[in-house]
Amino acid sequence: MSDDTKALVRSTALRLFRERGYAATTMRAIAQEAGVATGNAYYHFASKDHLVQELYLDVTSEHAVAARAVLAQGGDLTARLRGVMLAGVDAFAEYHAFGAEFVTVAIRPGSAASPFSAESSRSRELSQDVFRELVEGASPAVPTALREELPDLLWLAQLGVTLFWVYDGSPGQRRTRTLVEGAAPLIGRLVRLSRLPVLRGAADDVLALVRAVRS
Amino acid sequence: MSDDTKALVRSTALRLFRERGYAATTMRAIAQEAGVATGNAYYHFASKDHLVQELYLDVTSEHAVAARAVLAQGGDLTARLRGVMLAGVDAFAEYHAFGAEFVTVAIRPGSAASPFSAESSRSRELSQDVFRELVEGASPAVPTALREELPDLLWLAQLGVTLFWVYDGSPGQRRTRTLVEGAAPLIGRLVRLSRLPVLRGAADDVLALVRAVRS
DNA sequence: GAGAGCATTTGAACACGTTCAACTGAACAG
DNA sequence: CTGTTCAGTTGAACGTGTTCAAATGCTCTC
Repeated sequence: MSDDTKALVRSTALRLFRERGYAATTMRAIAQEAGVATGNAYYHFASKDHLVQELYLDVTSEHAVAARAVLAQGGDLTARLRGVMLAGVDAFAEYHAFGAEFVTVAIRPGSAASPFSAESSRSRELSQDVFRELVEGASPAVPTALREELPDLLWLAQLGVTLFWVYDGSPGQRRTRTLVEGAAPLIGRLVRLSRLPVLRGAADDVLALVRAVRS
Repeated sequence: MSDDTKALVRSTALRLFRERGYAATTMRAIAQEAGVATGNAYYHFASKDHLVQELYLDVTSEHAVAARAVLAQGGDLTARLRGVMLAGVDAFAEYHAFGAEFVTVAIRPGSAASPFSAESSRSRELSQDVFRELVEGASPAVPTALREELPDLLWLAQLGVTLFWVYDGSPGQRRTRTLVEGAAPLIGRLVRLSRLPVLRGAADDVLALVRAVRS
């Protein structure tokens, strides 16, 4: 049946990606391992990138589950941000050897696997929801002025951390963890300070800039 | 002669890149247009990425010249940052149609064209020197505490702006210009505020983080 | 049951980046 | 002049992602 074939190709591809990485997993190998013709894989998935996108969906879901466990414990913005981002580093750790390849695929603007693409809207929204929950459930509460834009900014920050992670050759991605450990309290502090008169103007400018750039 | 052949392949490749973009410029087309065999191009350039790196070197040099003209006019940090970054947007504008492809190539960690690769050290240092000059020549002077790390941070910011630019589909890259126009005074203001007691701690944390993450 | 229409499947074919064994020709040694 | 060496050059060959005309099967209609 068609649905079975599609699921089979999908799971075979994901297994091979995990075992061999992106480049070493050829479409011919996926098809052969799944016991179908090469062209059949293309009938179900428009390109190799679309199969990678399926992998991202898997990993993102995994991260979302781990992140919600962290968020369930409450805490202030710093603790929650730190926990969610470290959970991300853990969730991605398995793929670090091939991370470079995969991010390369993801960053190509036309790619289905791009975090901004229409095809990856599901995993993007899954991830953005986590950051929205992170901000809304923080205690003490995040200043109302920031509450609307901050989730998306933190989601972007997570993309930045991921990009850093790709280039991080240190054992166990220690440098990325150091970055998160340092950046989380820094962001927490700046958010708190944003209420102060001296910083109020700068904070407003940041928000105005975000909105201007969006439209 | 060998040097002539190399120069011919190089200039042919750059011309075709400018005319057709990355993907549509095949190694066969470069070789044919240059009147040599395909393998000959590979004798002189290890890969297609290495030819792209030559294009980056060209564009970076062009930007460095424009940036120095801006810096020669003096000004404070905000004005200089704004000028240099807008000069960057102008220098890259010609390639925006294909920018996505080229940045894709550049971001691949193993790639010769990566801004962090050994192969692109020349264009990287060329670019980093501009930001060092930007900071050192600013008047009023940048706080000494920041003077060492700021150039590299601004260079990274420029990479971030470039990444944004790639995804910017607005006419004339208006959104990227808006981003620069907004971010430059914001950065200028934060650098000024960094001397204030309230922010002194946060500024120190940023510097400590940068240094911790570096090593 | 026969046939028509459509979803599914096949594998050969295409153009690509890259590799490589073989060839060329100039420079130099004896 | 002959032989040797080797940087420079050639074009066929390899494996890749992707496409496509053709074959196959499934489902509904009459």
